Amino acid sequence: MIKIGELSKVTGCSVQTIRHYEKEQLIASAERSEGNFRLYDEVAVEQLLFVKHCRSLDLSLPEIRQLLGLSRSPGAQCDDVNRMMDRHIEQVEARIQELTKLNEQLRMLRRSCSNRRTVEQCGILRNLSATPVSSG
Amino acid sequence: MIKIGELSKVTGCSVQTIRHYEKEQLIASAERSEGNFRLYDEVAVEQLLFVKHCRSLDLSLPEIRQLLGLSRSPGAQCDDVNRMMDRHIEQVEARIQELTKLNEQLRMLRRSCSNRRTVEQCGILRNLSATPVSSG
DNA sequence: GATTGACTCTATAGTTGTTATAGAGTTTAT
DNA sequence: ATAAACTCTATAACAACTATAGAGTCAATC
Repeated sequence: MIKIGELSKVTGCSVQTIRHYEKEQLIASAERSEGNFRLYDEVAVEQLLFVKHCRSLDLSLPEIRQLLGLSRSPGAQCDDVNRMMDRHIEQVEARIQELTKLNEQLRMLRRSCSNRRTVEQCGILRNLSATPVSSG
Repeated sequence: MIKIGELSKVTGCSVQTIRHYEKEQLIASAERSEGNFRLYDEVAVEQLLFVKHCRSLDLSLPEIRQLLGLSRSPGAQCDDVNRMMDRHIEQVEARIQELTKLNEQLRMLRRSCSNRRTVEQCGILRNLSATPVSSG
């Protein structure tokens, strides 16, 4: 059994984050020592790594909670899991599109000013004052 | 002179957001009517649209404040504006790269499960339990 | 003149996923 | 006994809003 500091080292999650996940029910409530310290075993390490992996894929805490719920009802069809993943993938792709558009606009704006002018002539500031392109 | 509700309609910023921008010093403090209502003129509309345009380019409120400061000191070189834009563009591109990688991982994960299995056999859940790929 | 409805005011809390802090208690080593 | 390193809970901060409560203002109608 290890304490929270060691779990933090092993998993790469900060101590506060681990406590936060416990409060949010993403990992099981830890056993406590006599002195009220949280104690973890190998299973807890695996659970936390699962959550961490999900977070690295930008799944939200409620989404992760849902996945955990599904994985605990083994008879369920995994259509639900797939639906969530599909929705998530859509969101990520939409965000990539947004940012790509944004990037083009930023680069265009940046080209409108070459250095060594005073801001009075600065094309960037002038363009920012103009009415923005339709926000997509 | 128009009141905040009208300014909101004209600019597409919510009333609360306008008040928020005022508190954060992104727009000038509005004049007040006898009854303490904020009053705005054409200049205020332009200022708010400038801020809105910057926000649509994902510039942070502090960044916008900095731009406003620069635009108010007309003798200054616009190198500073350019530096900020360059940094911002870098950030956006880094984020695009991150999300693109993420998207690949999600799609790979998604392929690991075809529908109509029970979650016991679900490739997605199985893969999420495995040690994650190095987090970029 | 009183009331209604639409608007505005301030101040405060909620959102998301952490991170940081304060103030206290516990363990381990010296 | 004491210090260092750890842990505990509870609370606030971050960003950029959004939402709410409770009160005040204004124009129009009865």
